[in-house]
Amino acid sequence: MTQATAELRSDFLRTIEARGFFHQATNLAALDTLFAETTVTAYVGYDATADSLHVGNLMSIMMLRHMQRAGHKPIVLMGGGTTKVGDPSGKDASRRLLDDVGIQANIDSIKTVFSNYLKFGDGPTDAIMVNNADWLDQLEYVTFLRDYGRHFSVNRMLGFDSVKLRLEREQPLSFLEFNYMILQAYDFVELHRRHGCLLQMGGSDQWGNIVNGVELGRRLAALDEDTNKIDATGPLHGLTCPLITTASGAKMGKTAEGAIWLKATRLSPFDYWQFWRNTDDADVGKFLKIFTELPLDEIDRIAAMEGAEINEAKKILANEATSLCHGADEAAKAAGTAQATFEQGGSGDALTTIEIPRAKLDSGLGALEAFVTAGLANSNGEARRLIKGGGARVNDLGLKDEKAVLGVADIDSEGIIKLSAGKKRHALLRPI
RNA sequence: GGAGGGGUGCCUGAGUGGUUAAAAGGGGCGGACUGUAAAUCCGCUGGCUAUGCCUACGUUGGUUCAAAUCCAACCCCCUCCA
Repeated sequence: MTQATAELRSDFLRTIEARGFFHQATNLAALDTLFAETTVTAYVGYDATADSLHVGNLMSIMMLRHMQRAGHKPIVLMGGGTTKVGDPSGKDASRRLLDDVGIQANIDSIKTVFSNYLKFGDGPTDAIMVNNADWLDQLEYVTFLRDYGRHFSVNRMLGFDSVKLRLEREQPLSFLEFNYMILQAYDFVELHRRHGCLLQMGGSDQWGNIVNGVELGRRLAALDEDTNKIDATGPLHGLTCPLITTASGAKMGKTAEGAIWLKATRLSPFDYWQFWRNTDDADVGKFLKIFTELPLDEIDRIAAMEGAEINEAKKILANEATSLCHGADEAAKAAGTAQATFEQGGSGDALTTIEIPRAKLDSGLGALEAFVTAGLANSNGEARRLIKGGGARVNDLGLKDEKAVLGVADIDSEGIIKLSAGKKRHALLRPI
């Protein structure tokens, strides 16, 4: 699928290809011409189930960013309409259904995340954010079936991987879920009508859905040229990026703790920085290309580092990725705290800081409670195990006694108490 | 509709009346080794006001001194037949 692309003309596709974003396209040559000769409007769709996106979405966000920088117009499509139904994909059946207010709050919040990566506005290449609830909520079932349902062949739909895999593995597939690809295809057509959108991008797992949208556009155009602009502006296109996994095979951006969020209220800039700092050696070059905007020749130089030296490359990766997401100031702060914490055994103010009433300390704060309060343990039992296992430290001194009590004497010269769980997890208690 | 199999802790998956907070593996956390990496090795891995108490083996009820284990009904999933 991944064609040789040495002869690409457009800046955007050349960039995408060289940096490892390209997986497959519906018609690469035509798309290249489009990007080389016109201002293209393209979109990527996102869930509205949470108030933030996470690193798993970042690759496509970076694609939109590259596109805008190359002089094209990105559309961020929020799946507000589909969120209301609840996304049935994935194993866990338990999904919370959100109401309009909750969804809108999520969308607003996600827009603040995007505004770190894209410039929104009314200009020709300014990004816009749209919500598919704007048209999906209006749909009338029978009308929709008649006008659009006729263009979908169930025979073909059964052949798409997303469906086929489920059927082969004999996993249940609800009719609702089966309809997702139709709604998604319709989104594409609707975005074309409303915004002249010609391209849908996404992860390779979206290929089938994207192709469906392209096909739907083609069928509609063939059917009625008068009511569709599609014929006049050319066919719709699809472009996917590979699903990125870490060298150890895990899905990118998911840890047991949860997703690596792009919003500071969900994951501190320091922890975000640390996430990148702890990248697997084997992933450093790949990540630099995808998640930073450093020039490729510089990346080649940086990623060529070996042994302990590659830590410097990881710091660059962390700095760049954090700068994009949280700004250069936060990145520098995180880097400073990381250096103070890991290289000098001290602490820094970007560490999680919990304020506690001074009176608590005066009367003595149990070590177990302290670790739970600091968020370093989820329960007293977990804190106890941490201490028993030798992983707990107070002000960098090992804590062996689970019955220990912290008091004012433990406040250091900075006016804080540093708690550590293992070598990487730290938190500060600040009496007030 | 008929016949059979199954629903166990974060996941996979043993267990088929008491010694079972439930084998094993995975995951996670901690330790050792390192480079805040990988790999490897070791320990821990339900909660609590804690020599006890509570919660937990699909749901509800029952048998029993005692149930994840037996019985009944119900819900859900799978296989085969129609």
